[in-house]
Amino acid sequence: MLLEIDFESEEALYVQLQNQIIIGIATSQYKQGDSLPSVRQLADTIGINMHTVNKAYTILKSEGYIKLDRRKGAVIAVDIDKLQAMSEMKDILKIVLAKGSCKMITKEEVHQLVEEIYNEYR
Amino acid sequence: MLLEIDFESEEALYVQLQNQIIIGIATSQYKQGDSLPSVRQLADTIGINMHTVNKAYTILKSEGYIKLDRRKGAVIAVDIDKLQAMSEMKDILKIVLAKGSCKMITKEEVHQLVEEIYNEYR
DNA sequence: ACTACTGTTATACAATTTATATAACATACA
DNA sequence: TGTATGTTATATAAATTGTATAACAGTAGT
Repeated sequence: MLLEIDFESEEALYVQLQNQIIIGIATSQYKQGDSLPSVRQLADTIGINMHTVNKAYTILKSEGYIKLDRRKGAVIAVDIDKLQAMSEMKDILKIVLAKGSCKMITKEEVHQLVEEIYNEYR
Repeated sequence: MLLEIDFESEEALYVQLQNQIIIGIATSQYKQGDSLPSVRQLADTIGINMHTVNKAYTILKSEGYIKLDRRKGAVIAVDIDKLQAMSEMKDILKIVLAKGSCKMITKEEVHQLVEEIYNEYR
């Protein structure tokens, strides 16, 4: 899978990496058991430092998306903690929907957005 | 309205302020034309620096939630740029829903969350 | 045994962001 | 004339971000 980085973005590089990998899992481009490039390989491919990739991987591990193995490198291994995930999603939605509400985005329009996006995930 | 700040949070103080004010608008605790406390007043009340409040206000202004007036101070004045707002919401939802999808949160559960949250907004 | 590859850890550095601290300025208003 | 407003300028300390080298320990293949 292609991992693209926007160096002009205000988003931290390691956060962009995390997000792209998570979206890759959601879109089934990465499947359970698949290996990600090694920290050095990926850093070299993208043209960034090894530690930046390592930071992304380490956080992805701590958030239960991958496992790190000295043999196989980084392997997709999603750990399901649904309650935790729902709680985190709710916290973010509170502010995202508040912004939308202020800007006159209707509830129905939000539902439609969710449909559009979610239908591209599994 | 009570603006509470969590000093233990990893979220920047000025971001917490922004979010609370936006939620205040969405929940009609702040209405169009209402005045917010002055930067010095609010800083003093919360116990943080004037510039931290000023930064929150300045960004809220640039994002079209308030207007700043030397006479009246900070005044709620939501500028509706719906297309812009929809675009921003979509970008955030892409990653939020991807995370949810990985963690086996169903589309229906997302819709339900949206209902729960949105019903507390106007 | 040797080599090459993993993740892991340590240290150092520069740039940026966050938050604070003082100070001053221009405007508005009673 | 005070007092309040947002605004701007500087300076400082702490934390975050990204890079740079280097080394360590475990694994796999020859």
